[in-house]
Parts: sequence; C-alpha cells; structure tokens
Amino acid sequence: MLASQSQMTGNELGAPAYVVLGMVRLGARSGYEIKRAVELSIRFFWTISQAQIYPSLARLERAGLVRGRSQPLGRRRRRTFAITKRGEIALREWLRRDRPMPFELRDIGLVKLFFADALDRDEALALLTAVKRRSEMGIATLRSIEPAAQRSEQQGNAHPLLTLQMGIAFHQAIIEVCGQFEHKFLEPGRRAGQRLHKRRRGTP
Amino acid sequence: MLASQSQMTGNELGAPAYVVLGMVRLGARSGYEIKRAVELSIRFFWTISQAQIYPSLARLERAGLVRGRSQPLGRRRRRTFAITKRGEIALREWLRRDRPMPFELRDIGLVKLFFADALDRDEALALLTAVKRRSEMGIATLRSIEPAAQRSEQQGNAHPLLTLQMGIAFHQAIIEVCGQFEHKFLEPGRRAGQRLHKRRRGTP
DNA sequence: TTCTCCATGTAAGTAGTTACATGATTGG
DNA sequence: CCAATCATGTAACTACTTACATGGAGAA
Repeated sequence: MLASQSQMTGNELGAPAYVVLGMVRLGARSGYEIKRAVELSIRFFWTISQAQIYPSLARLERAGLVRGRSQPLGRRRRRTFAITKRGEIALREWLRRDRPMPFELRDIGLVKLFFADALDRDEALALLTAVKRRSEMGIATLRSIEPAAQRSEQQGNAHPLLTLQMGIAFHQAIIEVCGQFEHKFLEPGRRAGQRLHKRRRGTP
Repeated sequence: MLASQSQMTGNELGAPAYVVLGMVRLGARSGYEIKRAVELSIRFFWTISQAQIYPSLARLERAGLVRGRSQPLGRRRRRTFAITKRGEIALREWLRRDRPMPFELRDIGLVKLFFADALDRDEALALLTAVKRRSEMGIATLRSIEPAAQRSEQQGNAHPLLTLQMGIAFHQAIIEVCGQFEHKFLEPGRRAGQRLHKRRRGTP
C-alpha cells in the first residue's frame, strides 16, 4: 500500500475501512452493495476488492462503528450493516484529520509515456494515442454516472458530484496536453528540440 | 499492488523493474542515482522505495538486461549499471505492449472530499482548501523541475517534458474545479441542492 | 438447463512499505 | 566533530490481489 495512506499503528483503522464506513453511511448495506457503490462512485480514484470489504466490515463492527444484523433475502443469507453514532463520529474525525495527504498517483500509462523516447516516432505516437483514448473512455464512464451524482446532490450530498467533475476535468487535461504534443509533432516545421531519439534528421 | 499493473506470471518482470531499467537507460547508474532520478522526474505518477531498487537491479542483471560493475568512489563502495542491448530491446518491448492500462489513481484526498457531506459546512470547506493547496504546492514542485525537463528535451528526450506538463495541467484542473465549487458555496443565493448535511436552513 | 446476478467467504501469494543497520565522504 | 549526503542492504510487516469455493434467485 502507499505508505502515507494509512500509517497504521496499533489497532487504528486504515483508509479502506473508512471507505467502507463512508459507504455504509451513504446507504450501502451489504458487502455486495458496498462493492457496487464503490464501482459506481469513487472507482476513479479508489478501488477496493471484494476480499477486503468483509474483513473491513468485521473490524468496523468489532470497533463498534457499524452494527450488523442478519437479513436474509428469501433463503439467501445476507448481513446488513448500519453506521452507529460512534461510527459517525469516527468518520468525521477521520475526515477532519489533516495529516499530510500527499498526492500519490501510480499510473503505468504515464510511466510508459515518460520513457517513450526509447521508441520510434510512430510507436511513441501510438502510445500517446492510447493514453488519450483511455482518458476519452474515462470521461465517457464518468458521464454515465453523472445523473446518479446529480440525484445525490439533490438529496444533500453535493460532494460526489464535485469529485466526479474533478475526474472529468482531469481526463480533459490529459487529452488536451496529448493533443498539443501530437500537434507539435505532426507539425511539418519541427525545430531542434523536437527531434526524436534515433530518427534520421532528414525524415519528413 | 494494483492488480492490472503487473500481471506477473512465472518470472516476468514487474513494472518497478522496468522503471528501474528505464532510468538506467536515461543515465542513472547507481541505485542511489535511480532513486534520485525517480524523485526528480516521475514521482508525480510513480514512486519507488529504495528497498525495491536494489532487488530490481539484481533481477535485471540476472535477466541480462543491465550489466553491473563495481565502481567505488574512493573507499566508498558502489555498483554502477548500464543497460545492455537485450535491455534496450526488452524496454521497448514493454513500452509497446498494449495490454490494457486502466487508469488507477488512489488518492485519499479525493476520497475524503467525496465523503465531505458528512462534515459541517466550514469543515468541508477547509478540506476543499487543503486539497486545493496541495495541488498548488504540486504545481510549484513541478515548475521547479521544469528546467531539467527542458534540458532533456534539447537532448532528444521530449517525453519527460510532456508528462511534466500533464502533471501541471492535472493539478490546475483540480484547482479550477475546487474554485468553482467554493464559489457555488460562498455565493449568497444558494439553491436547494446546495444545502449541506445537518445545517440549519436559516444559516447565512 | 444454464446463465447472470446476488452474496459471502477463504487461501495463497505478491508487492510494497517502514525501520533499521552500516559505513564512507564532504562541507561547515 | 557533526551533520548531511552518498551508498547499499536486510528484516519484519501490511495491504492488497487473484483465484477459488459455495450457493440461492430469477430470467431466458
């Protein structure tokens, strides 16, 4: 895990547990619903695997931050959870903690782009296009969940829409910078600094 | 680790090893220099801990992708590495591989912002400000390494500057969206959807 | 029937971290 | 001499993942 994101000492809860707690607060009841909620909302900047959710719920319950009860659907077993008062307090306390939250992104796409000078001109261009396309798809996905975020804004939760817009702006920024770079490249009158690794100077 | 970033089966190298390889290619010789290079360039979208670098170098050497030799500085021991032909080929091959590279960001700042409706109005605003400030600082850092990226552009490596500009654009997007949201909030004539959790309706 | 969705869980493994240990060199 | 920097490495640990196992419910 990224170091600065949990700093777990003793029996403090890590970020994933608070994510689960926050989702329970927003109305996700079962582990499965939590998974779905994450996929429909924060998956742009946070993912969680199913195998993490159930242990997190168990830890939250032991800490008294959620209360679970068995609520089978028909004969299908099912545990539902609700946030407790202590849970509300703990969540707010976590949100307020202003320990440094360094911006830590881990993206192979950008890493590859960084090293792309090792490639031939057209290969580098293909990589650039792939990164661009990825962001275009990202925007499409985010747009598709926009209505849900707008509904939740109407119900007093304005911040999901905020983070959604951030995601969109984010990808737009990537697309824009890619576009500028592409342009600079395909421009017929290239200048000195724009020569790529290993290309014959005379190539049009 | 984020799943889709390595998919290691058998004895394939993971992304961190290729990052090390790429840095060696760009002229970082010792483990220490690699660490510094990462901090001065891709740390915006990739970090690597020192404890990872030396084992990675060892694996790369075993695979014949780098060649190491002992080059002490005075009495201080030191191993330097250079990329081999096979290493060049392997790096390019990795850069070309177009297995899906899903955009995966893990950012607690944005997670907290997403859940900020659980906070009081001013607390939420403070969080927003913190996220904004963080990006302002991010931009300042990136600007400070811009000259180095420009130098490397002159030497035929244009992509480091590209990814740097992406980082800047990225943070600018965050700042902009934060600003818009703040504005919407501080606006005297708030509308229905903008009411925050648990606030008395009449509060100015 | 078979497929997909709902639902919960375990097992085994990897990646990655922090913390520590060591020691030479350079500059104030 | 002391602090910062250069330099390499190990030990212990956590977070997180994939893969698997199980099974009910509803639809085609």
